[in-house]
Amino acid sequence: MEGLPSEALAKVAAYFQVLAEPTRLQILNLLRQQPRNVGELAQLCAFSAANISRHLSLLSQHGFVARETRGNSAYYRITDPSVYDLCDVVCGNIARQFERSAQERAAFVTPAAPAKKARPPSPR
Amino acid sequence: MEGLPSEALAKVAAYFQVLAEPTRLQILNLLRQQPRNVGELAQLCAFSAANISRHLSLLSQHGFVARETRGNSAYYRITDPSVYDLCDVVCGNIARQFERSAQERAAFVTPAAPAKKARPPSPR
DNA sequence: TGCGCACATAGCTAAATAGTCAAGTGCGCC
DNA sequence: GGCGCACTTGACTATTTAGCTATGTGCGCA
Repeated sequence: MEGLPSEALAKVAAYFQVLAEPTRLQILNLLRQQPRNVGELAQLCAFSAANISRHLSLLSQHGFVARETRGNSAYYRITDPSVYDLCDVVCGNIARQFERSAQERAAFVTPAAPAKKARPPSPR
Repeated sequence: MEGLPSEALAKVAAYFQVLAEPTRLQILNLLRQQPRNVGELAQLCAFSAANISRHLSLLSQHGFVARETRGNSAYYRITDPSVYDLCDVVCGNIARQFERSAQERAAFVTPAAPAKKARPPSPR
């Protein structure tokens, strides 16, 4: 993705934007196991069906999920499981960041002494 | 990332949010080649230095870049190149979506006849 | 045909944020 | 010390959007 024109950059950003929402990530997580309808997802997410329907619409527009109407309810399923790989990579990166900041903190609190608790409230 | 608690989901979403901005993606792209200072990046992105500084601050907070002050200017460099892999995966996904929608379109315009142009305005 | 359920959409509010300009801060240099 | 440059941060505006409620719309079923 070296020399992308600005439109392409915008598309990539839009893709990330879809994933930049906890509720949508939760929906994707729930759909991982099996297709579900709107009501189910709404209940599991503890949000209104209208809200979930909007999120599903967005996910569908960007090709993350597909809609299939069954009876008089709408079932959604994952179309591209590679999104989970993406999330896994991100989780790994976040974990690494945690490690790094933990190390930095350790360097502050225990320059050489082991097993010393964090500095108490300093009685002044 | 199967059964993440909602806080973890929020962290993942925040991570994606950082990448959900064309300007920040452009900055990351520019830093791919070499570290650069704020003024340079501002000029290359055609935005104010203040704006770029803000973006860099956010990228830094999330561990994407690191700041190094040299002389009286601030140089930023990539800390975790794996972000480029992430972007490459996304580009691949977007490309696949394009292919798919192209195929769908093709199914509409040429059911069986080859090299036929799109239906003319239908003289009625 | 008409009722009721499930989902989608319209309209609204509140919150987040990308951009701007202006003012503050820190460093090199005279 | 004092000037000037580079960067950061404060204050503001405009835009986007996640959530809500209320209102369509389409289907199964009596």
